[in-house]
Amino acid sequence: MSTSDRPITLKDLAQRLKVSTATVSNAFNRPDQLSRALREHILAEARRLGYPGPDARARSLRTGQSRIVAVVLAETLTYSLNDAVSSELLSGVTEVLDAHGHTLLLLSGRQAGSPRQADALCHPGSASMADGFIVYGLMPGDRLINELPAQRPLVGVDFHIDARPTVHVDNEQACYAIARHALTHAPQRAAIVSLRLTVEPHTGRVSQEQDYLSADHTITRARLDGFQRALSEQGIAPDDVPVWNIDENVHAVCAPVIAEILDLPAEQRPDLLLCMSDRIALTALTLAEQRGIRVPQDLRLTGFDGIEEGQYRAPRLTTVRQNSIEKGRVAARMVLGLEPAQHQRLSTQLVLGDTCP
Amino acid sequence: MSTSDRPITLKDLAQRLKVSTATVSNAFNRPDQLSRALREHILAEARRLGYPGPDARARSLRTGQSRIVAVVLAETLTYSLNDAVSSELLSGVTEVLDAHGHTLLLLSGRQAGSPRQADALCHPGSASMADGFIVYGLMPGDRLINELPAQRPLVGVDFHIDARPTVHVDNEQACYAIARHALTHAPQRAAIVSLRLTVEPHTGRVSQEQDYLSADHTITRARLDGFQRALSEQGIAPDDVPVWNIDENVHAVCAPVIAEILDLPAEQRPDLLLCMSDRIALTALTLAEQRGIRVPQDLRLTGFDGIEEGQYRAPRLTTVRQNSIEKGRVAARMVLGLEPAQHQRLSTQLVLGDTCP
DNA sequence: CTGTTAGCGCTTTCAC
DNA sequence: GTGAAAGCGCTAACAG
Repeated sequence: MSTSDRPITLKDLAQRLKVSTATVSNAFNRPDQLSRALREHILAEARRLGYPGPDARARSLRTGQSRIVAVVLAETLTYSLNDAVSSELLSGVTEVLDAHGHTLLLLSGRQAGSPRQADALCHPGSASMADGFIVYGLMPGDRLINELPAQRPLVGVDFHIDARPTVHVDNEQACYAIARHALTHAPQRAAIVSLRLTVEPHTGRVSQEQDYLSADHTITRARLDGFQRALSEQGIAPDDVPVWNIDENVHAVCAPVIAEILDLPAEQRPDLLLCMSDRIALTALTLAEQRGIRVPQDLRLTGFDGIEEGQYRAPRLTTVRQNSIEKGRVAARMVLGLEPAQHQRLSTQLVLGDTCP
Repeated sequence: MSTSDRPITLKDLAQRLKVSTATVSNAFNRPDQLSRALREHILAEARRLGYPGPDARARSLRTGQSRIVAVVLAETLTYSLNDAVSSELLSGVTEVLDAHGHTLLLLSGRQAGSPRQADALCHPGSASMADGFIVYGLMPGDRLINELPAQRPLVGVDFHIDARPTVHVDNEQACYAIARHALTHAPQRAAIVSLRLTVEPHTGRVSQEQDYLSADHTITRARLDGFQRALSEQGIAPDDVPVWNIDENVHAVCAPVIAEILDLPAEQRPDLLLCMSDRIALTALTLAEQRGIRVPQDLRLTGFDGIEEGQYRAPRLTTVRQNSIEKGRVAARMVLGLEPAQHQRLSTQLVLGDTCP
């Protein structure tokens, strides 16, 4: 019961206990610097008086460490929190942070409702709170990264940044592998359903004139290259394989595009869909079922990501499993300095489900 | 190009520009306190010299505000990030925080792998960073809440806390309503599949002897009460309706329990399953399909939550839609002081899908 | 409109 | 093992 409702400080506590502030501080931070008995006495009194321990704000100013790591997401937080892949990444990050006494701050390069390109942090202020940064899926060359304190560790995930360590999978190779598998049984008409491939936002069929993002920096372009390499190898000219683009990896955006594809006249409708995400493939699967199109007999489907939802339903998705949890773990360990900060490429596995046996 | 790689400070900047620190500070924080020209000059020079703006740690110590709001989750972060309902809540929270220049810090009352009850914050240290707290789904009477700075705003979601505002839905009423709907077509054998209902962790069929959590504090118990009220009203003795309990709302935990139920001899197998979550109901739906049990002809199913995944597949889930995004918004607005901090009860909607028409 | 100054609460040398 | 004192970088009075 303090007479004022001002929060109790370490100094207050020291005065009441007739010890110096250094001793109280040591009681909390450096047990070896004082007698066991005194330490326990101080901790007990602190609890009794309702002192919650050293204030994180003051401590972080003094020590220069906040024990906070920020994950900067290219997408809106709303999207990222509801997307299985981003969620897995965050799970991996938090697992490592938790284990090392750090906590997670979520930042977004993109406000809900603002244009697609993320070119500035929404709230640069609180960013300087963090001890380090994990940047997930940004467009290259963004100002965003420059707004972050340059001295602190930063790890990129799923995109390329110069002069900073990144964590990747080999998207080109993985897509080559799954397309190669799919093409062992030659399709009548293949099609590609891509994720955010064009420079200008665009959802629907892509024409030859549209500019694609460059393969060096974006995973979707690398995936397309993998698909097309496999197609060429099987003697199918990539230009003969139509590409549809989907700008946001959510059911509501996927469904109309998929519907457009499935509702093509029978002689134009693809019998193989190479999809750049499981979300897209699952949407295709659901819509195909609703139309009585049999999978895989009438339509074969491949996904990408290996999310749970695609594996515990029937038919199971044929897809590429990328371990996003592990990506998060690796990125977090690099940021915390627990492993050398260098480019890392994680492996993927081909998952042979029922949608493209 | 500073000669040292020590981060540049506001004071450094002021010295180089031959103005006082106050002026630089004002340039960033109080545009009206200096001439437009001077302000722009300062900002331009700051950018040129690589000064990223006032340090958040120092600023937060000085002002007492970090512009960070913490969400404290009862479950592990891994679970919460992958669960549709928690994700929606977080979406609602971030939407409001973003719009008001705040950021989100994620805390968990529970470490991965530690026992079920959350009784202490995993990292109390960084908690005191936050300006306010949203606590989601904790067990009552927990020490956890007492470890948070008492002076700062705190809002509870989906559970009851004394002397603090909370955001709720009326679980009892909602479950009464959906069960009542389900029972208009009298079942041969109803069963309830519950979520974390027992005091002791337990997954599987619940016997009469096991202790349930109290209805005052936990939503699962309130949901059970709602189901049972409807059953009684239809002349079915609640004790005749078996209850299975599931301790974690994920497919891997649900599946074996559901399999056990569906694999009962035909004359014992329920033809109505009242499930406490959509995750449970969706698992039941998938497993039923795999066994050739027709839904709703052979088995009717109801869920709870109204997650997307249950609505864009066929058959669509019959469920109760609770707007978790809105819960998050309301909680965030209360924490920020944008609306009066008081108990709020949000409405739910009965969603009549195909699994229990 | 601009500059001076006193801390915010804490950690950490450094003497004792 | 313990205490006195110097700031960490910034903001908000206040005086000019």
